This record gives sequence, structure tokens and C-alpha cells, in this order.
Amino acid sequence: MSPGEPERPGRQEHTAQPDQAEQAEIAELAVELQRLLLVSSRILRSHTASQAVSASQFSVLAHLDRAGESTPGALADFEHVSPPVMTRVLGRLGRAGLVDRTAHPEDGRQVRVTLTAAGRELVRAGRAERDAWLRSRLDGISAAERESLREATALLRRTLVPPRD
Amino acid sequence: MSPGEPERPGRQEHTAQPDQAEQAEIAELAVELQRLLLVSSRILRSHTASQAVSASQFSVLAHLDRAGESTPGALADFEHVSPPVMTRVLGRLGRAGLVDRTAHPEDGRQVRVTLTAAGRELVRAGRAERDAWLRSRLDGISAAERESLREATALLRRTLVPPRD
DNA sequence: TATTGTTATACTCTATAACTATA
DNA sequence: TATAGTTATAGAGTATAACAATA
Repeated sequence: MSPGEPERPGRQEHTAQPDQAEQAEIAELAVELQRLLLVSSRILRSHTASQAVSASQFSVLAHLDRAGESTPGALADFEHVSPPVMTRVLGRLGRAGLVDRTAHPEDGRQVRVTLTAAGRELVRAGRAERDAWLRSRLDGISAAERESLREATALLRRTLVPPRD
Repeated sequence: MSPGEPERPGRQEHTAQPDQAEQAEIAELAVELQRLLLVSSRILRSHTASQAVSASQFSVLAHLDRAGESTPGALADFEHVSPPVMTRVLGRLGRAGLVDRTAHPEDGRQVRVTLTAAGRELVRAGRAERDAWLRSRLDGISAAERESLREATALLRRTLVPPRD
């Protein structure tokens, strides 16, 4: 350990690792994580490209099915996209007859977004087929490994995704 | 456990969980994973949007820095994109003076892709700043948590990314 | 004046199909 | 005939800036 470096409890768990090595270790993890996200997103997309609606669109439909209704702004916030992007997504979903956009009962600036019957049907029937490829992959690993993935998923969400509300 | 269901060793680890519950558990993990990949990719992109080259482009440069040289087809395969996509990426990188495309010495059909001096400079200098945001996030969690992430990253790669070569 | 949503514009990412050149 | 790469075409995804309507 280099002289003059004060101990910093809380940053170092149980090893007396110098800071520089720790930073290098973090940098390497960042690179691996970045690449995994880049590549696995492409792979996942290629396996859902033949679906009726894209992953982005389905995510909005699924949220509406859970929440009942929402507004373009709230949906954009939840999905972490800019408002114009959500306008486009809702435009497509609307033209496909999957969502309705009606006047907001209380605030004339806002728009009330709801699922149509067809939209509700699609999201509920589609869930099973939707993640078929991903599920087939998860089916091939052990229950203990899936538990690890579950914990890592939650950890990654806490680490990367800023809290909403 | 439902009657008539035979035991299937290897599918069930240490619990006597019925298949249906296991399938539901897998489906839920698939949904969480899909959403994490969708959202975290967006967040990560928004934090690297101001960089000189996009994540896709940088990934190609970094691979070339490691491998020394490659071909469009091999790069497309490694990056999990279609050949025309790689043509476009290389076109941009070439116009930016970061890669050279020269005649392949042995096979006239192939193209030899190499880094220019500027390309090598960019990838080496850029690595530090590139993942600054991601590293800042990883810096905020414990060493034990990072170790979990490292293992989960490797597991996810094994599970989702088909082996190359 | 601030908020909500949309439109306009521009760029990246992505794929399939058709084409050229070489083996 | 098969392979490597590019071009052509089309669409989704993304953002910022400018605008309209309402609070």
C-alpha cells in the first residue's frame, strides 16, 4: 500500500486492495457489462423481430395493462424515452388499434391513454409467446443460476436505473 | 406434486417444486430480464450520446485494437449484426479516418480492415472517458456486489450469446 | 409563465433483397 | 456454384428544437 494513503473504510470490503487495482477492476467490469448489454440487446431483438409489435411497443402495452391507464408524459418517463418518442410509439399503437387516446377528464393539456380490447387481448395472449426464446435459454440453466440472475437483475436495476416516482 | 408426474432429476435442483411453478418462475425472470435490457440500454446510450463515436462503432475499434486486423464478415459475426450493417459502420469509421480498408493479400473477395493511427489513438485514449458514467455507478456499490455482477455477466453471456468460433 | 403534448427535422441502428466481384 | 462484400430500400428507434394548447 502506498504511504500516505489513509484507510477508507466502507470502500474496501475485506481485502486491503489498493485503490488503483480496485479502479482497474471496476473499469474491466464496466467494459464487460457494456458489451454484454450491447450484444444481448441485438440478439434479443433478432429473436423478437417477427412479433406483432416491437419490444418497446409491447412494454407500453404491458404497463397499460397493469396500470389501467396513463398519459404520454408518464409513459415516456417510465420507459426512459423522450416525449416525442412516446408520441411516435403511441401513434403506431393507435393506428394498429391497440390503444385509445382520449381527452383527459381533469387537465385539458394531458391525454388519457388506455388499452383497447384488442390491445388487452394482445398483451395477455402475447406474453406467453413473446419471451419464448429467452425462456428457452433460462430453461437450460440450473435453478441456482437463475436465482443468481434474479439477484443480479435486481442489483443492476438499482445500480443503473434511476428510481421513478 | 400432481400424481403421475415422474421425477425429472437434473431439472429440479434441491426443491421438489412442481414444473408449473418452475415455469412461472422462469417466465417472470424472463420478463424482468427483458425489461432491464431494454431500459438499461436506453439509459446507457443516453449517457454516451455525446461521445465522438457511438457504442457500436467503439466496439469495432476496440476489437480491432485487440485483434490487430479483421474483415467485414468476421466483424459482423463478432458483433452480431448483419453484413450490411457492418458495411455502414465501417463506412462511417473510414470517413472519420479511424479505419483503413485495403485489399486482402490472399483472397480478393475479402477486405482487410485495420485501425489507422488516429483510430488506435481514439480507442486507447477513449477507453477511460468512455465508460465514465457506468464506472461511477459501479463505484457506488460494494466489492461483493461487483463480484456478483461479474459472475452474473459471465453467466448471462454463456446463456444468451451463442459462442463465436 | 410553466406544463403537456405534438410536429419537424435529422441521425443511428437494423434487416432483407438484389447486385458485383472473386474463388 | 458458392462466398464476401456492397448497394438499395425500408422501417424502427432515438434526440433536440420549435410549436400549439392549456393551466
